[in-house]
Amino acid sequence: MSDPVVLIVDDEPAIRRLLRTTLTSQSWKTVEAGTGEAALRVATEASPDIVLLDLGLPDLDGVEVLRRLRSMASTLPIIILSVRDDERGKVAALEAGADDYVTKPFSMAELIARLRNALRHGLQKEGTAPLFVSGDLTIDLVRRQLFRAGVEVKLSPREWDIMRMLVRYAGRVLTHQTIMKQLWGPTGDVQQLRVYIRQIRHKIEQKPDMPAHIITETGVGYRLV
Amino acid sequence: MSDPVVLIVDDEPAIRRLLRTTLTSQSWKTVEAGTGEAALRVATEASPDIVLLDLGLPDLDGVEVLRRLRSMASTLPIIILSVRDDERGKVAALEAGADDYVTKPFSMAELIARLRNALRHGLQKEGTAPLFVSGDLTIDLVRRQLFRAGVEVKLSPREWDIMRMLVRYAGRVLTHQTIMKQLWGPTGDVQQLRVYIRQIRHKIEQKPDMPAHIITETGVGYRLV
DNA sequence: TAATTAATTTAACGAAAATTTAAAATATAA
DNA sequence: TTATATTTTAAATTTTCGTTAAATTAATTA
Repeated sequence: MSDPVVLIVDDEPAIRRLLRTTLTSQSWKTVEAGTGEAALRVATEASPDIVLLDLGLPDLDGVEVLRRLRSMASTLPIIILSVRDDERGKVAALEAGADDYVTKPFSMAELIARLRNALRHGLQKEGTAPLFVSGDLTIDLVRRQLFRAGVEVKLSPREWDIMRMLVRYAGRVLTHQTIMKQLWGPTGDVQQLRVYIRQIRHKIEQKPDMPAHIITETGVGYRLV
Repeated sequence: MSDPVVLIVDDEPAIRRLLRTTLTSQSWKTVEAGTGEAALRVATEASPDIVLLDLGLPDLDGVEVLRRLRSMASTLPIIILSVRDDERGKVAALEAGADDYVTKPFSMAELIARLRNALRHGLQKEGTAPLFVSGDLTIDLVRRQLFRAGVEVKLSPREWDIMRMLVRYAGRVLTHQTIMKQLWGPTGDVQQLRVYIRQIRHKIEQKPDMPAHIITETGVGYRLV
């Protein structure tokens, strides 16, 4: 396996630098974020192997960041950094799905041990899930979950079937005929597909009447971008 | 690491005072409980680093307290205090997961040594806890125990089988098909599963009609969160 | 072994969710 | 423009779920 990537989320540059130096000396790679928003963005872009998350962030509540990270990538190991005696935060963090909790101040040796531990446990759980990511959309075919801006959106079975086909053909056009034959068999009316496309758009598009993800190719079919 | 917090559980105020004085003089912090119920409550609130537990408590059986503490925090070092020659209690305590056993009367020097030892070992063994924790739910697959708000809830064999599958797939959707094939084999009706899900929900959910843990994925299966 | 208790299965029914259908409104291409 | 394709809407239909209670089976105890 290549070197694990650690996402460091902390608003203090000094702490980020300290962590970066320590971790890179252990032949780990690091990506960093100073705010909760940035953390969510970087997490989707860089797909880190583990996250070090400081609870005291300026913009978003740390626990909220944790929750969204967790829902975006449910097996991603997340270790919380926080000041001692923040019992409320600790409980909330563990409930929201943190894998471990390290109180400041901490020794680097201890932190590295925790990282190794979480990484070992986290990685053996699940192989790398084939995630489809586009803009604020994240689709995990293995877990049968779809997230829009980090928030899970529920799809009915038919809606999922269609979405899955679109993801597998992402970028290419899926003809009506192909979809119909696959999901409805010989019987089945294209009109049914149209109704479902509308429903899906209303769930995943910001402006369902100006779809950015599911594009209509008139006379042919649909395309996912 | 900053000063360790020791939870003292003993129904005799005089003994608590003695221990408190001795331990604080060693720059340890203490929290105290005079009953089993209080011990469980304080343990969750103060999250001590180690527990000194007297087996002869007025309300709950000491071993029962030990068991619950252990299931709540599986790596928490617990040292049992008990009168000499209570061999039965000693065996039961060690089987229930005590880390050490000190008989009264004992010298303070001995106790401190035991504390230091347990603390050192406890901290290095770290995180080998196959516990599923979510909200007020704690599930110990190894011990086959489920706790809701610290109180054990008993499940029938079938209920356990289902719960275990859900825990192992926690976060992911378990399809009806998967569960049925695994637990009922080729014969078996999804309706049976539905009845069991209802029973489990009534045991573990606060509002069984608005389940927070076992989520229905209509047309697909169930998901544990 | 019989009696008792616990666990599991089965069946029925109303409620909720998903799917289909049909028709009107809008957009697109020739 | 005219014809065709698509979107939108709402209602009808079907499927799935949760719930309940009784029937059956298994386990325990006297």
